[in-house]
Amino acid sequence: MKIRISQSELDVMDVLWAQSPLGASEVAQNLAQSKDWNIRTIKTLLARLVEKGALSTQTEGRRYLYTPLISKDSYAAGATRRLSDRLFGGRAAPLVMHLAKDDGLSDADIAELEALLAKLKKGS
Amino acid sequence: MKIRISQSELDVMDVLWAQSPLGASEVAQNLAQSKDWNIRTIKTLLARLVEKGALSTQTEGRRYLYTPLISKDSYAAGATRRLSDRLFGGRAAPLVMHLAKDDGLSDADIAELEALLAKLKKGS
DNA sequence: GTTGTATGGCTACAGTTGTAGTCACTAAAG
DNA sequence: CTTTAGTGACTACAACTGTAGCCATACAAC
Repeated sequence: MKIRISQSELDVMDVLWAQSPLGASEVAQNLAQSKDWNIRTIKTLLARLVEKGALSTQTEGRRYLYTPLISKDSYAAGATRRLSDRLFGGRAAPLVMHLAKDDGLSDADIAELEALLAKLKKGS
Repeated sequence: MKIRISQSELDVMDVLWAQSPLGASEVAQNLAQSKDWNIRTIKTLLARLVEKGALSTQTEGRRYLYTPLISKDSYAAGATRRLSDRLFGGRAAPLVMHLAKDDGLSDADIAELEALLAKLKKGS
């Protein structure tokens, strides 16, 4: 039941996570800003995502409107957990440590995380 | 200059990150516990990793000994950063939030993270 | 009514990945 | 010396990815 979404497919999902349902050409318009993809390419990606069960379609006249079947949130949760398990044995601290390096964490980020931790402690 | 390491290749890297240099059959022995792979498969993966520049080889008699050219740490840092950028716009907090869900963070993790944050604040 | 033009369906083709098989060579075991 | 077992080199082959092209159809514009 695990859906594997490739890099390019993820770019397409992003558009639909931001707004949906959309037709193929609207997705293409949204992607035109960031990607230099032929409309054919986008249609192929959409078709593959439908095939994989990541998108649902509804007919609108002679075309399809696409809607995500999985939320960005749940996808992100899965991806994060996989990374954490795979590389850090499921420990969060080393992962955050890596983010912290290279100036990855701003003061605002740190404050946000502290607030988050405080809430987690209270909750448990 | 970016090296792309696939899932299976990463399993091989893991063995060599734990101990190196090793010959192909030693790597295979280490993997036998977790994976049911033919020695051929492992040799193919090793060869691909060498080709990609992720491993270096030294000759020992009639065989190769393999050593990682990139550290687990630096690979993990890159992977973490890519995930964070790709899915969370580079923000650490939502990422940690996902880890926190599903009981992903133990009290010990939380304490560890708090200590880490304290250090980060002092450092800056 | 004929001609664009946009749409989904099917096809393509090279590169990557997962998972080996075959070959020739050589050190080791008899 | 001959057989065996392990090694790297090369080859295989299907699924998945990136990136499209071709085709028939059907509405839209003349």
